[in-house]
This record gives sequence, C-alpha cells and structure tokens, in this order.
Amino acid sequence: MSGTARRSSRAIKAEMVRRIAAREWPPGGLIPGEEALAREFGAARATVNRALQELARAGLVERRRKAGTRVTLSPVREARIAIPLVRHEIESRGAVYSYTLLSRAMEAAPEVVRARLALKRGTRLMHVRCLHLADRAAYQYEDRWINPAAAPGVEAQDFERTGPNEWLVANHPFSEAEFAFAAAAAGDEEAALLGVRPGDPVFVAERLTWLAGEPVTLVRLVHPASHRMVSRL
Amino acid sequence: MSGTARRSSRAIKAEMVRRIAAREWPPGGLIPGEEALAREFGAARATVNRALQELARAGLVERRRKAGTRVTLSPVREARIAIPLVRHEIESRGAVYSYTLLSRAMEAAPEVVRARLALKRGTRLMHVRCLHLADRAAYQYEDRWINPAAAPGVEAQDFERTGPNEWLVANHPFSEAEFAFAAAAAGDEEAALLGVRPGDPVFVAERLTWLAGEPVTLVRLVHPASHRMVSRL
DNA sequence: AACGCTATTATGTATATACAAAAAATGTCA
DNA sequence: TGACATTTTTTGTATATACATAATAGCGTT
Repeated sequence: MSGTARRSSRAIKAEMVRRIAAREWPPGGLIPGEEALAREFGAARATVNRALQELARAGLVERRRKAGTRVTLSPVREARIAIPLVRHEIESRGAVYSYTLLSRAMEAAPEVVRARLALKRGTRLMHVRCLHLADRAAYQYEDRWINPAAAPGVEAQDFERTGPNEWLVANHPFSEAEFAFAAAAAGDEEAALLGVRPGDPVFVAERLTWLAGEPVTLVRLVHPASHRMVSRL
Repeated sequence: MSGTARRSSRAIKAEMVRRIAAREWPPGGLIPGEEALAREFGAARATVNRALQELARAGLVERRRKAGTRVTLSPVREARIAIPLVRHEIESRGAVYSYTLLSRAMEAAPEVVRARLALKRGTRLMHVRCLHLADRAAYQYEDRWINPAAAPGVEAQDFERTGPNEWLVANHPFSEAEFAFAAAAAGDEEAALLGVRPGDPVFVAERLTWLAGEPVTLVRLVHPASHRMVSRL
C-alpha cells in the first residue's frame, strides 16, 4: 500500500536467474516456495508467482503443484528464429525481389498432406507452387497447400503478382504453428527451378499453421544449400 | 461449472481467437479496451489483461498504451528452437545414447576459426572431434574449438567418456550465442563417419558462444539428412 | 504389503483496488 | 504555424484475498 517503489517481478526474475547461474540454486535443486520467496523479496506471492511462471516458460525451472519448483537439470536453451516474408528477407539484403507463379489449382489433397493437416478424406485444397527470386536468381521454391475452409477467399485469389504467403499473412492470421527444418537432396523439378543439380543438397523449411484449431496451410520452402538461417540469442 | 469456465482467461482467450478467426475482429482492426471486454465477459480487467497479453506474446495482437489493442496485420513471427544436449535429444526418442571421441588436441586455430572467434593470430585452441550415436547408429558428428582463456580447465579434460558440450554447459555457461543452420554436401570424412555417401546432403548446425564478450566455443554439428529440427510456436 | 480414502500443501488463477508508465490528444506560447 | 508542455486515456503491473486444483503424504482397512 506504500507509495514506495514496489518490487518488480522483473527484478525478482533477474535475481532468480542470477542465483541459478551462480549455482546458489543448483541444477536439480528445490527452491523455496512462493510464500517464502515473497517474504524474502518483500513482494506479494502473485508477483513471485509471475516471475516463476516466466522462468518456467523459459525452461529454467520446472514446477509442480505440491511438489514445488526446482531448477531444470539440463536447461534447454532456446534460439529464436525470425520468420519474415521472403520479400522482406530478400529486400533487406539489398537485392531486387521478383516472383513467379508456377501453378495454382484446387486439388484433392494427397494422402501425406491430408494426414498432416488432419483433414477428412477427399477434402479439396488450393495448391500453389511458386518461385521467389533475388536479383533474378532463384532464392526459394514454395510448394503450398491452403485449406479454403480456414482461409475463405483463397479461391478468388489468382496469386499472379504476389505470393500466397503475403495474402495469407494479411488476411488469415494463425494462432499455432509448427516449423521443421531439414536438409534434403534436390528433386529433379526443384533442382531445375533452383538452378542446382538433382541430388544436390537443399535447405528445406516446412511450416504448418492453424487458426483456432483448424489447419490453415502447409508449406514447403526449398532453398539452395548456400542459404544460411542465422539467429542470435 | 460453466460459470467459472466462462470467466477463465483461457476461455476468454479462446473466444478472442475465435473472433479473430471469424474476422469479427478483422486484421489491423482495433478491438475494444480491456475495461469494456471485462464488462462484456463478466470478468475482472486483470483476467482480460492476461488473455490479451498471451495473445500479444503469440503475435496475434499488438498492444500499445493509450492506442489500444489491434489485430496484427503483418506478423514477423518468431519460432523458438530448443537447443538440447544431444544425449537428451537422443534419449527422449527412446534410443540408447553412446559417444565416441575421435580426436582431442591443442592446436593453433586455423584462419577461418580464428577470424570467426576474433582471436589473435597464433592463439592455441582445444580442438575436439567426436561422434554421438543413437542406438549405435551415427546421429551427429561434432567438430569443436574451445578457447581455454574463456573455459579454464579444458586442458585437464580428456573427453573420453562424455562430450565437450556436457562439460561446457555444466561448467561454462554462456551469455551470448549465435546459431546458424544450413544444408551442405557431406565431405569425405563426415560421410564415412555418418554412414552416408560423400556429397550426400547433411544438416549442419553451427554454434558460437561468448561469455561476457569473450568467445568460448565454436562448434559445427553435422547430421544425416534424415534429421529434422522441429519447433512449435 | 496393497489398496483406497483423506488431509495437507504448493502452485494456479480470478478478483478488486491502486497506482505507474507510455503515448496520443490537446493546449499554450513564442 | 510549430515547438513544447500538459492532460487524458489505455495498458502494465503490484497487492491482498479467496478459492481451485493437483499431487503427495499419511492413515486406515483389508
């Protein structure tokens, strides 16, 4: 109730991180309960709770009711990777972006796609294939399936001048997403489009998005091996 | 009962997601203020605030004081990628982890390594090469350079039974890191070790860490192309 | 010992209240 | 008009309180 500076959950969190780093709270060790910490820091339990929940989300501690909170034994560090629009990615490198539509059609979803999107057999999806170029050189090959049920209006889009991602991002936000990255050997068609030899290594990013539980789109983005995805922690 | 469920921040969040999905709250559109929403949902403002903050963290809405909350128009989203210990990664798949040390020596840093770590010419580093196996099959080839100035005690480690990463995470935490992911063609030695043919695609992860500005380690982790790095948003 | 019930306890979350902070909107003055 | 200070609005966060929920520990019965 006092007008003095309150203990911020951020400061509390920082101090907790320090203790974990300094091994005052050793890996695997049980740390004091929220009430005790609240007393120690001179803060409300809710404030300590917030700090601890954030640490738990960051993977530094593990919490269980009744059992208490303990420092994670093997802190899984996390790297954050920005997923920009291809166009911005290319333009930010000072290159000229251009775009080519390869194909666009409503098709019955192939079994692999249907299964990954958990759709009913026979569902028809919009299938778009296109190429993104940086300074006229192939930069990314995009093979995308869009669920019209979750993205009404797709069928009216021709995707002649702008890619489906730009349209989706502007019109159909997603609430959940799954990303996968891998290396693969270029297929004949991909190779021809990207200007590499069949069998050459390519960098593949796959993205699957949902909005409120309904699958929106599954996309496979293929880059030549020279592509590097970089992230700083 | 349904009364409590209705007031939960989860339920409120779900309803908000639904409205965004249904475009009742269109992309770029301003949504009602917290107080109005609290009244509408029959909840406290703190509860609505929590729901909105979670939506903001997920990138679905953008919030600014005084300006209010609006549905995100062009989300430059971020994927978080977990960087676990190889051993845990393998064991969590239910496979048996094993480890083989290939070489360990103090060496003058090659020019490429020296430059990336911004070290003085002639600096000697610990060079460790090893292999991580899942159920006796090659899973990851590790080629690592460690700066003894930032990781005192390396020279006393033989790395016969456990890899350098386990020792590093337990003894020399880092404050900054740079990650890079790419596809590459397997070199002759890598290919032999990983059981693939030279030139076959491999997935390469590079990691560079610093502690308080001083470079600690540079590591190149090579996986067969079957490896997928997955992340959920 | 094995099982199941209950009490205990730490975390999880909602609420009302109060105040802080940021930023847009507005007013003031040269 | 334009720069700068002030007001107002909206989100951000701390607090005390209350109750919910999950999981353990303990007890008693068979």
